[in-house]
Amino acid sequence: MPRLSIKSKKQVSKKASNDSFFEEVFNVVRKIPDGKVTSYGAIAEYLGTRLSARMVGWAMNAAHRVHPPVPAHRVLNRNGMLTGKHHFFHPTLMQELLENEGHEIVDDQIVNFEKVFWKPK
DNA sequence: ACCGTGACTGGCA
DNA sequence: ATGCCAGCCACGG
Repeated sequence: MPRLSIKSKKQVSKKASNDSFFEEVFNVVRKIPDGKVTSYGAIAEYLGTRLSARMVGWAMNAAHRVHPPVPAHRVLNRNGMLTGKHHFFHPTLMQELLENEGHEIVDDQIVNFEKVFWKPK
């Protein structure tokens, strides 16, 4: 049978450890100050898994369905590029959100990345 | 259980 | 500068 419309209730099927990792990622992203951005690697490093920035991206993949909301648009790659734009409702939404927070984006890359970079600590 | 994939990153050719 | 490769680890088929 086809999967029912929306996943009714699935949250106890994951291990606590996994949830902790995702939760920590979300928690850090939610701490990003308004008008600031960070990178997947910075978050991974903060969590102690510097070489696992991919897991941060994986967590972001599920960020849209968690509560409270996670400002995933403030997470860019190491170059300040909006690599995750295609995972938003609209490919331009990520850029619009950043511009709305005072940033300037040129060719999918944020301007003055170093000056608006925020590192968790 | 194995394999491919991914919103990444650093290193080396 | 550009591009490929390996390491990371969770998930779906």
